[in-house]
Amino acid sequence: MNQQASYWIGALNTPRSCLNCQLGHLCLPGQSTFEQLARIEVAARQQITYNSKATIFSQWSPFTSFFIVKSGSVKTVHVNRRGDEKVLGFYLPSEMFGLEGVVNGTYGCTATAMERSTICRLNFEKLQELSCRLPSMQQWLLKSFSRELNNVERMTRWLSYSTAEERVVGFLLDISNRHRKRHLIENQFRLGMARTDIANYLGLALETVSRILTRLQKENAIRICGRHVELLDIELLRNRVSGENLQQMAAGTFDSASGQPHQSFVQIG
Amino acid sequence: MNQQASYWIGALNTPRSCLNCQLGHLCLPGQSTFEQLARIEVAARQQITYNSKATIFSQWSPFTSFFIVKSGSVKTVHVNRRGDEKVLGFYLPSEMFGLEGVVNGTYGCTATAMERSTICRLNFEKLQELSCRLPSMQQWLLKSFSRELNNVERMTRWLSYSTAEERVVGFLLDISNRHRKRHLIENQFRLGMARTDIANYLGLALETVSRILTRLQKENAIRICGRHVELLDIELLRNRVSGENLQQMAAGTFDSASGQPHQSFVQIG
DNA sequence: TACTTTTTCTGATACAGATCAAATTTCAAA
DNA sequence: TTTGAAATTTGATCTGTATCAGAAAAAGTA
Repeated sequence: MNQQASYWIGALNTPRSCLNCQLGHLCLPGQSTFEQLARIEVAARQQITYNSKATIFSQWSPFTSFFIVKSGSVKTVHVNRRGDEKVLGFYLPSEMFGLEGVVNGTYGCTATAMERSTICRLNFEKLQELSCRLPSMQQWLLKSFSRELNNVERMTRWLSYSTAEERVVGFLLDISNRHRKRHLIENQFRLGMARTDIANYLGLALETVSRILTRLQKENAIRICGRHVELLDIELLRNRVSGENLQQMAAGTFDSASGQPHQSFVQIG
Repeated sequence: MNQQASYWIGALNTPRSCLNCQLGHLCLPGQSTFEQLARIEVAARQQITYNSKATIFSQWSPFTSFFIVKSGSVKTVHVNRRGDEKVLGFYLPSEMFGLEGVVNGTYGCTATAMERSTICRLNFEKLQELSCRLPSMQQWLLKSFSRELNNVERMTRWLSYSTAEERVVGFLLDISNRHRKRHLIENQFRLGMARTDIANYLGLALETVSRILTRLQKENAIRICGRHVELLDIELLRNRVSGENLQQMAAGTFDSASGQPHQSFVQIG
């Protein structure tokens, strides 16, 4: 092992480093070499823990960084002139948020922790500097934007075709898929958000969401107890939402850019 | 003038070059130097004229480039599994489309010319190579993505709050603003698209769109004759859509990244 | 010019989902 | 444990917009 490589290993040898993160290759670029990853981490990354309901960034405040959820969960909310609040997305571990801030130099929404959460903060300017030297980094950045664009467009289409039931079922399946991506149990999970937030996010009245959930329970498609959800008949649920590619519906969805595993770790270590 | 600069001027001295484009600084990065602009143009740009209803790119086909409208107009349409078509956006001169293709390497929608249109095609790979050497170029690319992200998110919010009338009025005001940005008459224009497309885009039935347009005419807010529209009382219209920042509602909206004028032309020439 | 075909408009009706109202459950704080 | 506020459920009613149906106008086409 050469001298430089050992330097970077030293820098990464901490319990909170990306190398030791359980999320593995789910967030940073798939084919990064050991050194690239270390550079990103040392130069641009910061890890912060927020209490439930704490604000991570506020709408209109200056954009400096974007964020990836390490543990916990986050919601983003936009407030318009009239004062109406609109929930834009829910973010689970490995998912990225805050990208919309780049253009105007200010965040386009407010991000709040829905429970005690640890968040990785990535300084945009430094990352941009780095990416001039690391083409795969640049590619990753651009892809992240494009992915987010696709997610939001999918959400837009979704909101414009679908019925209330399709939206609620789609929402549940989406959350389920995002759990599976992290190798967690996919048919049993806790919703971090209130019915109001779900309703707002889906563009429905909260009473409608509640009614649909109880109806699904009566049909033995799900079991719901407060915020704890169990999907009893995923096939039945899937059949209710035919049309869109629901495997990855929501704005928050984020999967590895390249799809390639983090093999370089094995090769170097 | 040094030798290199004169080389680039030679390369740009054609009637179709960016230098002689009436759109001026509305599309490419604001602070580009003469040389940067020339490099982009020579390496990555191509200009193509399409007949009405011609396909510019198709959903699922391999992503190679993104596009900017030079003259005419374009619509993008997404088709889902069920076969439902959804109009994603309308694009006017200076506006950019096709960005969503980067992630998957395939276009996420089909783009069609709504009339005989001239389109600039920008090769993404070459642009990306260039941007490693030109930081302002990279910045511009990232900003373009982020802007598009904001536009689509705005559209999503828009579709989820607003009533049918707000959507139609918002749509008219948006088109009007996009005309003003290009220093064209803002209260009188021709819609390039059919009522069906407007309705689909706004998530409404075409009958609803038609009814609202005739109602607005009876109230003397607009005059509408086929596809020719005249906005008679912009103030009245604006008051109907309070809430969102309607100055830039639609997905197609695209304005200059930096806001700074193209001064470098003056300095060199 | 007449003759399709497509687009747009208008009216009548139906219904999904919003809104209003109130009961019930959950949860945190005293 | 009590108490109060917030979240959730359930019921009754209302309404905006979709849908169905057909007429009128516009745009192609022969």
